[in-house]
Amino acid sequence: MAKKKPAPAFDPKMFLATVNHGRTVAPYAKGAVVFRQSSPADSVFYVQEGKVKITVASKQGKEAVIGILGPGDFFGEGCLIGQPLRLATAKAMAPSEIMRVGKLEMIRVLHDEPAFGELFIAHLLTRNSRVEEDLVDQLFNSSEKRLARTLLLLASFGKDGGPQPITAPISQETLAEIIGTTRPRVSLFMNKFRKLGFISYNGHIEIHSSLLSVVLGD
Amino acid sequence: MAKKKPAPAFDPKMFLATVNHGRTVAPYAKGAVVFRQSSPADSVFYVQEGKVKITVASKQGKEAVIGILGPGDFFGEGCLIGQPLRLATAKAMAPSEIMRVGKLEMIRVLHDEPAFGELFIAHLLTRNSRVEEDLVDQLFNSSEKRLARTLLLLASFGKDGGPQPITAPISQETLAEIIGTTRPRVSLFMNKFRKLGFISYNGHIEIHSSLLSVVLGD
DNA sequence: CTATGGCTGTTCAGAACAGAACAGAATTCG
DNA sequence: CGAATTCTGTTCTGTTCTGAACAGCCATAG
Repeated sequence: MAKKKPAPAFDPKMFLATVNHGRTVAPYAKGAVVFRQSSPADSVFYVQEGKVKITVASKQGKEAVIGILGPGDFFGEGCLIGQPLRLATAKAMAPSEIMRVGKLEMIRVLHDEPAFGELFIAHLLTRNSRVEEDLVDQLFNSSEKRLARTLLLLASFGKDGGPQPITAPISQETLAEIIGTTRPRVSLFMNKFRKLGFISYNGHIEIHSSLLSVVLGD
Repeated sequence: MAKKKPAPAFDPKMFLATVNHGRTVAPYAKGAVVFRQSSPADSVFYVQEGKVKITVASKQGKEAVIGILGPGDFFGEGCLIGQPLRLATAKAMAPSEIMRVGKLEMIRVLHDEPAFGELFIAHLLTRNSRVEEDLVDQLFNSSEKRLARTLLLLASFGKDGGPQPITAPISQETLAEIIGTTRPRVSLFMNKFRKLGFISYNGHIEIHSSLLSVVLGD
């Protein structure tokens, strides 16, 4: 399992100093849309503070969450390889500070600043392996296990200090969209986990490490 | 949809000239293993010629194909962000020429050769968006649609010259591992598609563009 | 030639799942 | 405050899917 942030020997201020044309930093309120699926794609974003949810909508109106990003993550990089339109919607899940870098500026910086290029490569590799894990999870596991894994990831399991209470209120609907199932199903498993003592929740969710047994158990 | 190779202004010979220590080029016979899941990960590979299949095995013995790569693709990059072991197995599906670049050498080249870094970034972005598409496909579509989509991709649909006959013999078992279902299910749909005239096969598979209607239809 | 092994077509019971529906708790808002 | 909205718990029906089983169809080797 890849670490989320592989020791980023990187000072955000250096980055900010590097990109001084064609960049803007803006605050986003909770729920604010950064970009919307099918809109023109001409810039890359960088999360300085907050949480961003990346979703894809199907033609049938279903929605899937393909990523939840935090400080230090890039998104919207698809435009760099010529995607003319956004394939997903990006929305702030909490008050956030997000930097926008124009596509051309991004390409220039990648070209002129090798250190930045290396940082970007590290980000892409990390993200790649995370999405691959999601795909494998989807291919192998039942919705019950996927829910357990998702909860553990949201609780930053494996980071310093062990599992943290999940702060941002995440609805069962959102969980369903992440793991690719229906809301009633999430409700069912959440109660099952609670009855078994793996999690507890009244307003905020707390994940116990015993939940691991669900993911690991054959 | 991202183009597979976004106009690679890149001469493989330049690349070969660039990496002259810590690299080896070797031929692989059909079925030969390049690396195996859980073995130490200390190098990156580059497909010069042939086809490579990347698979993940679950604890329960199930297997999933998470990628089929061709000339110009890298694989095994996970080690660059500190993955000590391979998370997947790489196997040649056809006689192939594959270059192996040691991890340290790869890092050095990425550091010293900005042009190579840009190429690598383009590869990662492309692969990223491909895996994300697979994930979305898995989240949204039924196995029937996923099979149709996979067949279209294997036939290089959308490339110059339209759909090509699928040359490498791909068993129903392999198809099942790609789309994440069982072999009987693949058999069922393949016959359905054939009866409807969407595909034809006796030894090699031919995909007709009418198969698109399966993917597009609601 | 026979047999052996890999691939395909088909069936079937049982498990997992989607989707709709409805009621109650909790929150927000005017 | 009361109304409206959102979220949750729960049930039900029908569909999709798995996993195992078995039979036919080539190839290839002995």
